[in-house]
Amino acid sequence: MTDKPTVPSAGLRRDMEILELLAGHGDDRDADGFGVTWIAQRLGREKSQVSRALRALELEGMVERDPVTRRYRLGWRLFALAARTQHARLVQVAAPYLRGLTTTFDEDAYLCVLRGNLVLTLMSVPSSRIYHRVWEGISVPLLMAAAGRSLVADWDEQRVRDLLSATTLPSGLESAVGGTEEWLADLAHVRSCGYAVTDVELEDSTAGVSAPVRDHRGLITAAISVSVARTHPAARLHEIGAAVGETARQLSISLGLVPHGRPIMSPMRGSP
Amino acid sequence: MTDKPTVPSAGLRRDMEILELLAGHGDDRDADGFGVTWIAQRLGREKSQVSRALRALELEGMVERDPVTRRYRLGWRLFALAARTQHARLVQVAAPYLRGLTTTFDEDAYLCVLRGNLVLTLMSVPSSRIYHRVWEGISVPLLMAAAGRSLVADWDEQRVRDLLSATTLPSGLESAVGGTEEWLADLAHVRSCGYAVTDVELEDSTAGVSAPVRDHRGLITAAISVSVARTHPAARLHEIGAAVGETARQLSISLGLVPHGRPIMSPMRGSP
DNA sequence: AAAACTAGGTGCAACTAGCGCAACAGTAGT
DNA sequence: ACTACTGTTGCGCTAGTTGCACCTAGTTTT
Repeated sequence: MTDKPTVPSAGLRRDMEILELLAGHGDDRDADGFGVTWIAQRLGREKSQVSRALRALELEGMVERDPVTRRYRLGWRLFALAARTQHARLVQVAAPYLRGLTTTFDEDAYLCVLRGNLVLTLMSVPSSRIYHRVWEGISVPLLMAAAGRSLVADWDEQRVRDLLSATTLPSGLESAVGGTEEWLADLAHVRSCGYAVTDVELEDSTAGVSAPVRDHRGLITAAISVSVARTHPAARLHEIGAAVGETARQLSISLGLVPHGRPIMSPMRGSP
Repeated sequence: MTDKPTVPSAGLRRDMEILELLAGHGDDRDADGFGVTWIAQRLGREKSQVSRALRALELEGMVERDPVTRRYRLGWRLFALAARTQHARLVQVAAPYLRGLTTTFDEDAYLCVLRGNLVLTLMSVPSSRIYHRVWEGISVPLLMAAAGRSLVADWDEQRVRDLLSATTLPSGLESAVGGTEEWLADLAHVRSCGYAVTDVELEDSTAGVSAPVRDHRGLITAAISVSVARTHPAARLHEIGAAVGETARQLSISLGLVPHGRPIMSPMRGSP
């Protein structure tokens, strides 16, 4: 009926919706799982369908059910599979670098990658201060992420312009993100100095400093970002920025980048 | 036809087989992905079917395809979902404890959980020595895992006997695992002293030391294990064992265990 | 360069797996 | 007990998946 009759997606889509729902309640903290009925009406599907799907998913270990509350939550298999991802390797290598930054500055450090126009946080190393929100596995719009500027630093100008004009921002954040020219200047700064400073962030009153991580071909595959409390003077931001840039460079070398500072030649990116 | 006509499992099973195949080539290191045809004949399924399934999986982010080699590998979504698992929280909390052990003894430290009769390694902190194999996401039979004895320490005797008699061991490892009585004695040792020492392990010539991690209810939910080079004297094994036991106890407290010596288990634990 | 080979993708009719309804079975609250 | 739940199951019907054959695109052979 739709437009993809030949792709087996019906069952998978349902399963993914369920998994996303089990994972994604975002900021709620009642992680003790969800019942069949709740999921069903949240998804607008039949109870029976959800019940059977969950049973199948449980059989595969994608979800597991609390034996006493009979509620479902995400299962061990996801963990086992994720550990074999290339991202897992990246996290493994990056972990000591991030921890180094955190211990040096006592600020939260993050490792992020770009997925479409969203920034996915792979790993976070919280500072000693407060119990900070868990960011792993969370995606935020590119424009709103501290690591955003670093992740797109190598994009050609037109693509950046397209992104900025195409994205519609949530309420009253337009001014916070800054204009197109400002963005392009920031990207140039990343390419020349190796780090970016972002002034306005998502919700909390912190600035962000980030730097791109490159693979063996020199392509940006990830970014390190550090949130800095706004109470610091601007000079300190750049001090931290330099450190973050250097850390990202060393991480890149660990990932196979030849440590020769060469001009970034634009690798022709085909499809957006 | 079989016995589960009402559970939607056909598509899911196919997808899981694909994912497992993409994840699970075990010890190969060519992690540059796999092609459609290879997967299809490895699975004994139609090319077209696999092609379409992979496209659907890619659309959901469960797999991703290298744009140049056109090979598939596990995708970012798995990482995002796994980060929201309860296991992710466990790893987050346990990480500093494991790192503490590794830096103290310079031996590999692992965090494992029990899944059925398999021991799944959630996290490994390698020692500084050699590049050690990646164990995260790998399951090994309960009897062969260093953490095995700690994970089943609270099982009642009959259940342990059933397990030992039910399991068939691979070639010539029967003697290595040890007899039933020996196992039961080891479990008693875990309950009284808080750690287990395993002499014979999987492949490498290392002994293992492990200790159970308990949740807020006192139930064993995970285990820490440390592999110890056989060159150490036996006394050192117990020295490390005591440290691992203490670390596991502190981790348990971090997870909400009331740090009170419970009645039946270990009364002789001095206060720190 | 054409032929031969391979890997991956597509169109379509047949068929069966899974949907949805409704009835059923547990469990808790009153 | 009744009432109000949540979760599971039986079964006819339909829509989604299957498998074959064919097709496209890239790579090697002659």
